[in-house]
Amino acid sequence: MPKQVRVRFAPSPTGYLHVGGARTALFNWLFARHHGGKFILRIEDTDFARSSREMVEGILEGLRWLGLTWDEGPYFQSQRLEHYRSFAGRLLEKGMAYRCFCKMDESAERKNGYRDEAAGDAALHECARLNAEDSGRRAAAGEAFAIRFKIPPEKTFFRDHVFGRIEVENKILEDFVLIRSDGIPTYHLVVVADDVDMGITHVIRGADHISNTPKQVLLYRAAGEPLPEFAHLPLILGPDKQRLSKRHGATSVMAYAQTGYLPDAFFNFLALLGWSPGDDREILTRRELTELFSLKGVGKADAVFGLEKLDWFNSQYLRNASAGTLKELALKELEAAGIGDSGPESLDAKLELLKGRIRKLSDFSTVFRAFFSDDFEYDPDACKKFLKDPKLKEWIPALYALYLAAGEFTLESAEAILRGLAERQGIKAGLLINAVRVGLTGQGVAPGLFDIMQVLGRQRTLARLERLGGYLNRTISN
RNA sequence: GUCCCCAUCGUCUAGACGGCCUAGGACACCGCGCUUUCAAUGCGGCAACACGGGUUCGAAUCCCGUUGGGGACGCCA
Repeated sequence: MPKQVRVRFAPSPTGYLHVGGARTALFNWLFARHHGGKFILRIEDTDFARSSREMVEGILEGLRWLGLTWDEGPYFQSQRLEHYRSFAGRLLEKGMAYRCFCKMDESAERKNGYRDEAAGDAALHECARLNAEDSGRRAAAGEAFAIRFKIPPEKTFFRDHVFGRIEVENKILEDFVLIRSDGIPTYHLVVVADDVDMGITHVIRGADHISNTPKQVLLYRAAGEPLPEFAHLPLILGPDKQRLSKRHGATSVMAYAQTGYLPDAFFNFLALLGWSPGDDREILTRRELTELFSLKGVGKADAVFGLEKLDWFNSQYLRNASAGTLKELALKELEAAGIGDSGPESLDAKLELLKGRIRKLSDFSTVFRAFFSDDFEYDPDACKKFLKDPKLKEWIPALYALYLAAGEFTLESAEAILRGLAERQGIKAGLLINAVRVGLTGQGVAPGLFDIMQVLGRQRTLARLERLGGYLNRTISN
């Protein structure tokens, strides 16, 4: 038990950090923090053609956004090529691997052959039969070769913290390539070589790696190394239960950052996707999550990535955000939307008003745009609902005149004036209130009308009332 | 095709030892209350153990099968 926990997140930089990868990283991070261990970041970039520096940056950016700090790394496999070659070299010497002189396309053909022949001996690669002298001679003569691992007979099994015992017949495993003919090592080799080198104690990764695991177990055995513990995480699916992909919308974590989700909310949401603390709690801080996290709470069934609940988490976090952070976030959002010059003097008051109804940061520049900019549209639905009474054409200018003439413009006076007008006209105040709301905010959904007036100020309120009057004149014919 | 895995409300899930489950919570949805709209909030509602066999006094929980879904079968990771 005294052995320190060491886990790693090992993405390949062939794409951005997607939600599945983020969840894997998150669980590793939680596990490491829970046990006071180390969380190591390793970049699996041995596929030179598809890897790029940009993708590495993108992945780091995503991890940082989520607050998944790493203790070691990032290590780059492209810089550790010698380690892998010597690892493979040792297996070659021990006769546990062999040189394969097949051309690449030849092995592709043979591959197809295997499938038709219902496995069996066909899986025995012919290069495995080459004797050591011939093999050595051809290599010395400069003939290109790959190094394949020789799958031993019998069965292989391993214990998984979430799936239990998994066993396979070795004959379904084919002699896989360790080192490509260009000298670059492949996945299975680099993973185990590095996990051994880096002292990884727990391999926590996606369930799509379950079927790779037996091959890796064999590699550990061949190298005479003890097995790490394994925990495979159920996959994250799209709403149609298919593997999550771009078809389902954003899969990149940073896309969520840009849409206005709070990292804490995203973190909390992701933590509960495939894992449960065992009770009914849902809103949990990182600290609580860290304390509660355990592999035992990880479920086996794949989980659907559902946006509604994410939105709910986000609104919860937004609601509880301190005035300071909310302000900072709002400013950033407004700036990104190109809204910046509309009376930030009352920003605090506006945010206080909006706080409880925001679901995403992007709401600042969309549904609540009118609070920060004079450049906004009337929502068609709101117009249909609240601007249909023809008499509004008279009432709104009348209200405008009253506000213009009034000596003061306070919350109380503004309300008293409006209600007075309604009373004299023998109509319900709500009729005016709702219409004015559309005029001031463009929406049928907003905080209390008189609060809005205060926050907008007399000038803007009057200007918008004027604009509303114009709109009514144009749309209501009599 | 072959191998591996999974299966509780539409979604995320609770459900250690089978009885406390006429299956709990949350999101979403639908009512009602509040209200100046919406949101928030309060209350209430709808809604699931995939199916079929066993084992057992008793199964969502154990076993087998079926169906459905997912994953893996690269000189990708």
